[in-house]
Amino acid sequence: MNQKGKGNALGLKTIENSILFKDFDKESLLLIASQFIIEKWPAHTCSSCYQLRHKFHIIISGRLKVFKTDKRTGREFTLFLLRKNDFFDVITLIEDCSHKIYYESLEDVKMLSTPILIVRRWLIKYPMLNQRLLPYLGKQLLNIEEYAVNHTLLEIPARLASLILKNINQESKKLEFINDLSNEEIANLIGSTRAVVNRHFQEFKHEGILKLGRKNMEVINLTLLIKKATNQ
Amino acid sequence: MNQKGKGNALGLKTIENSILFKDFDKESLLLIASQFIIEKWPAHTCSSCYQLRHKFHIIISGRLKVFKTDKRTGREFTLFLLRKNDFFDVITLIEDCSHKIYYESLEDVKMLSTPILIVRRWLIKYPMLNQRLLPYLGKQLLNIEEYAVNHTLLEIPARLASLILKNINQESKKLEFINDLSNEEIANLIGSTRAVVNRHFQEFKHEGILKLGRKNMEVINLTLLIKKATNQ
DNA sequence: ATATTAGTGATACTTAAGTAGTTTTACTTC
DNA sequence: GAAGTAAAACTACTTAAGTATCACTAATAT
Repeated sequence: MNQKGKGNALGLKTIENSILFKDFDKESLLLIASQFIIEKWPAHTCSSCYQLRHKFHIIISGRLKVFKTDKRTGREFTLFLLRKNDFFDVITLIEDCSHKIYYESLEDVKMLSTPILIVRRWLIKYPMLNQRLLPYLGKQLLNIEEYAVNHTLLEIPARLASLILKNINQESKKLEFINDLSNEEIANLIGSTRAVVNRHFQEFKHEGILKLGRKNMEVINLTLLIKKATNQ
Repeated sequence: MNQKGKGNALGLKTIENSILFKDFDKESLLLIASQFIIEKWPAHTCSSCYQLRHKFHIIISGRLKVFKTDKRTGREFTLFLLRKNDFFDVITLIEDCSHKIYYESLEDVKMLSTPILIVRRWLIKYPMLNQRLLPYLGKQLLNIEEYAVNHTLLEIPARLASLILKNINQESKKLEFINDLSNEEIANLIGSTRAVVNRHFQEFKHEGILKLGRKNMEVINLTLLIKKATNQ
């Protein structure tokens, strides 16, 4: 499952492109890259924050779901869908406080990993790193804030529409990244349940907004979708 | 409404106690403090992020509500209740991205303020500041995350109970900080409405969990309250 | 080819939450 | 002490969301 990353070209390339280390001098980059190993999670590998509390990861490819569960009802709630160049867990990195969450790979996920203590040492050695972490954390804060606001002020059709809009590629105007998720996973993303999400998807279909396939969605009428999202 | 803070003892004391500047050398502290002015907001002063986008504030006393509104329904949603030693807006500080929110003082609020450009300059001059901001931002992230999870997985009685539990003083075992809020403000904190909150407060009262007064609450049965919060 | 499974579509039902409106209470101020 | 006001308490109603269940279909495995 793991392999040495020393001198690994893929590892170095990932480090260079990470917003964390971008523009570091070549020497530091090599040094940093040498501390990471490549780790591969097969599809649907699940892991708890507890198991990962001493490690820091940067995703190379594949999607990783960060989620919470309610033991009582069995319901799941996806906080983030991490992708290429995302890293985790930042909260565990900046303080030992417990961030009680789970991780699951949606498909085969390749990532770099290193002991969190090493990254903490880097935070001291390269003060710039703190500066790089801030905007990333800020964006995560805004993300969850948006979720919280939507969940509080909007009903499910609007939340569904917003989620889809957020994942439409600006250039191609095509739905990406979440277009191949099951109703179940979509429900986890907006904090609802499969049946309810499907009910509204059917409505969207009948209104000519979406084209639905098995683990595949397409937006047909963008204008109507925007109306849904803004409750008009 | 404003007054010069140069050499102001209150200002210096606030700066010294702020987690941002704690343990800075005396000289820097004086320099930093001299750049702040004291600003007083009477109770129920309201301000938009747009109006404050060039300023950075540290609260000296009083509570400040940070909230979003839904124009369509008029509903309000409180993201944070800031207090002594909190500062805002951190998001605006770390990048110019738009953080579209409103602020309202719940009572007379005294704060220090300075142009945000000056703080950005400090972030470069004192790299330590970036390091201090990280845990603060991390805590805010965890706060909203908790809100999001609660809103998604718990029903209103459990959310109400959690809110109350979070504001019980560990030593005195007394409810603090939110005990004098109206039902309306409590509703904004858990993302619900006044009538619904009141309905459940009545239940809590009849079950002997709470004692209710006008803008005043007391916890009578902590054990039962914990049961409510955990849905048992 | 058949069996198995995961994902989707659809129906009926339950319930918590939201909404609207009125009444009562407690505090303020004149 | 009376009048006015804002918060809280109560009632009745509506509705969206959740739950349970089953049928159907496409993909995969045997």
